[in-house]
Amino acid sequence: MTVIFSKKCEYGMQAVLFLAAKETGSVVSAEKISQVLKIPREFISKILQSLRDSGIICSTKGKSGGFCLAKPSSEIKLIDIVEAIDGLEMFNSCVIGFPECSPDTPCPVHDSWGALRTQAYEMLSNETLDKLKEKTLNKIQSL
Amino acid sequence: MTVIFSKKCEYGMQAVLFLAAKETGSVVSAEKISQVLKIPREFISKILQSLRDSGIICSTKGKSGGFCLAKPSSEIKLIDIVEAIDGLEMFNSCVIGFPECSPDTPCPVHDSWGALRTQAYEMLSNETLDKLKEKTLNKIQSL
DNA sequence: GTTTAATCGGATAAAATAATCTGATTATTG
DNA sequence: CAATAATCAGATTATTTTATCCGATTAAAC
Repeated sequence: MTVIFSKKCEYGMQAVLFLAAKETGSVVSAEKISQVLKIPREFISKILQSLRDSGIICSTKGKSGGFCLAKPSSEIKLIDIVEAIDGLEMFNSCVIGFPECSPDTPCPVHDSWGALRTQAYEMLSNETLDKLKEKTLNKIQSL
Repeated sequence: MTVIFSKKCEYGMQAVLFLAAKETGSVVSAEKISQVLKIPREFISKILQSLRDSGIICSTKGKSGGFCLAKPSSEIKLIDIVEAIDGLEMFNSCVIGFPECSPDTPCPVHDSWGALRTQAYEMLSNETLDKLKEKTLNKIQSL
């Protein structure tokens, strides 16, 4: 199998995009997120807890509690979620698995892959949640 | 964690690149490949067997047996190895894990990611083993 | 023909990732 | 203050991926 991001990371991005598509400051329960995005409830709970620890979202306990963004959606980038969950290692390690792939001892595809990886990083750094709001709403409706 | 290709696929690409860097038709044992590339012996054996089943390499049994390319290195592309081991699914599935991500019901990053993915596919389709021979030899020396 | 060095195939083990369970805590609401 | 609905934390289970073991087979070399 081939994976770009772990399931945790995929789910995390979906959930945060969902929160960003709601009105500012609105609180959503893990149960609701689980239902809308069809993610196992206990699993998304754990992911949301870790994103709270990373300062991307915050949580309130007790009845009518739930999760909401910790900052304006214009200040959260997709790469922040990737970094919080999967880390940025993939943007620095060899795509065909050679050790110490660097300009000094490059793997056979070091340059061509490096260019792509940089583009991917820039794309994820450029995409803030507010820019994606419309598209997120459309996608969620289709689920 | 984040992964592009599975370990199997990474190891498979390394091994086939190694074979392509040898003189045409030279036979290399799994043991030798394991030592040079520092891949667990039994693991790379299995991977080599599956690549033989896919017609990318061939094997000869018995003493002085081993593996060699099944065709000229100019006719083997990196994408062939990816396809044989991990499959091409990643070039067709949603990067943030939404179901049925398509032009009809695109995810929020469908277009921007799609462009990158196409570039990656083209890069892997463009890189034939013969083009990478020099660079492979250099990298192997550094291991 | 016997020894030796290799692949082959099937089963198993170990590690990492994904998912679930359970009981406790917290805060709102009536 | 009691009932309810939520998060929280730690343990456990399930699944997938990675890695290993072992006995059988094959063919070259002596």
